[in-house]
Amino acid sequence: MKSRSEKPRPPFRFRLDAVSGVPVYRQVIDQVRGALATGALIAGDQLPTVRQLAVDLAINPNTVVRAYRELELSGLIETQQGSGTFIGEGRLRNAGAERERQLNQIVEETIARAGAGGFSLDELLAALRAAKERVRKERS
Amino acid sequence: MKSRSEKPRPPFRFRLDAVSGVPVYRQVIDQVRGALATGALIAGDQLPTVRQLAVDLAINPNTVVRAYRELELSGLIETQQGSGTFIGEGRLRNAGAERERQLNQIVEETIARAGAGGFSLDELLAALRAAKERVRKERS
Amino acid sequence: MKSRSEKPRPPFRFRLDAVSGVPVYRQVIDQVRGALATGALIAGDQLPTVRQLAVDLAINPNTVVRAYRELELSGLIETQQGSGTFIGEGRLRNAGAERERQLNQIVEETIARAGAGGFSLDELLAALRAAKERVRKERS
Amino acid sequence: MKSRSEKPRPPFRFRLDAVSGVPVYRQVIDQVRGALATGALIAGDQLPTVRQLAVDLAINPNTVVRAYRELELSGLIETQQGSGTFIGEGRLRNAGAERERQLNQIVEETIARAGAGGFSLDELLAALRAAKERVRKERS
DNA sequence: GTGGTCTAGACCACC
DNA sequence: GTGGTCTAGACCACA
Repeated sequence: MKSRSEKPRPPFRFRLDAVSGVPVYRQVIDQVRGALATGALIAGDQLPTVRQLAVDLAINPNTVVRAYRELELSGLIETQQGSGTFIGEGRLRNAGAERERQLNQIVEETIARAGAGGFSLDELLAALRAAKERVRKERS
Repeated sequence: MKSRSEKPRPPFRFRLDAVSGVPVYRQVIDQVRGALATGALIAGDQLPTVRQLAVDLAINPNTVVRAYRELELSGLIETQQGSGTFIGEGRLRNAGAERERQLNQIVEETIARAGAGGFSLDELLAALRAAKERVRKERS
Repeated sequence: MKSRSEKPRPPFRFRLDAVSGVPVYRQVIDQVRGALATGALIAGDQLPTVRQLAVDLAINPNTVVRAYRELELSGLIETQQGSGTFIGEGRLRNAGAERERQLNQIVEETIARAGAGGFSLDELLAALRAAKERVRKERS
Repeated sequence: MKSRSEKPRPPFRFRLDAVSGVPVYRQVIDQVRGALATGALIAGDQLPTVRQLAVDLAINPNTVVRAYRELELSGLIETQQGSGTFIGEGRLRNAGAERERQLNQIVEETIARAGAGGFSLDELLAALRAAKERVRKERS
């Protein structure tokens, strides 16, 4: 069995998306799930404390508590009284499907925003490609 | 004046994602906006009637009313009491510079969202291309 | 940051005109807008809670919600989940020329409305002055 | 008793106010009442036919029918089968109060529009005075 | 038939 | 406690 403090990892960074319309506690949950899917978080990693995350995201601690509780109920994380909250020993089902759903949601909402602004899908694609090109150059 | 039924177009299909956590009325709004971006809906098209869409999506008519109203307030659609709801004719387009700035902001925020979710720029681009392809097929 | 209760202001009073034929939610919206013009409400002021205003006006809370939401969509107020609804800080003001054009349009349309109702410009001016006087008295 | 065709008067002109939020049939009613209050319409005057008014205002004949019916129910007008609709023999109660209510509504909505646009009551008053001055000069 | 307004009341998200 | 979403259903305005 792997010890929990075997290899300390850099803390996972949360980010809120104000324009998505998705409830805050839901975004926290989704990000933990997403991080599990990508491997950014693995079994044994410690999550930020409730208070710390509340400060970081400028939200109410109760909102964090709620998100953590829901994650714990679904078996993804484990709360160790007095020491913190940790990623559970595994078994994230359907990681791929969940990840795909999240990406799809981003894509659909982006297309919607473009439409509301009078932009076509093609214009959007072109702009995104241009952005990618910019990034590529900056790196070289 | 051009008649609205001059050239009947395939009706636009709405669909709901029950697990996304995004409010239903928001999903309806986003889909209309998205359809404007993809060209699935164009100026003059009639949207489903409030009652019809409510039946199709198995939701309350008031929820549809709310979505339509918000779309009207933002100038994207026009309602004509007693006859129906239509895509607006006169969505004034911004001038070039402002327009470009706006598109750029959408792109930047989308990249940020994707990054926060652990998706690469390439994954994002691929998903957007896939969405475009989907639209192309539906239209043919 | 300035505290919101630093200098308690007299609460803004809403009232309904049952015989006017104007929808209730519209009257609420117009009164908030009017209060902004008269200075009865200023940035940072808290509006009555949804439930309180519903009780005061003897209407359904949902009707208040609808009015507040429309005001928020137009950028005049800001809602903070769990704490209340406030007059927005950042109502960006238009530049001089555009601003003047806008005011002129309001004036022209008002004169036209008054004329259609058989009111002279002098009657209109007198009524507006009376409204201003009323505001002045309420404030003292 | 005054004969109805004794002295033919110029037809009364109706106008619709699209921005007021007041139902169309209600505006028709209000304008007849207002015209009675100002003397623009007097007992015996003929109103436009249902069809004519519907065409003039670009509204549905049923809407006119409804307005006329309501006016008839309140005893202000009389329908003469085959010859037209006429102002009744009088007794408009409370003409002054009704007229005042109408003017007040215009004033309140104008102040509201100004507030929504970020204008103060004083700015509005100044603009209206300027408009009056302009009119005065044009006439001299 | 269409959309518009309002009520009553449930349940959720957040402070 | 705050606001947010959704439902069910009544009644009105309009074509």
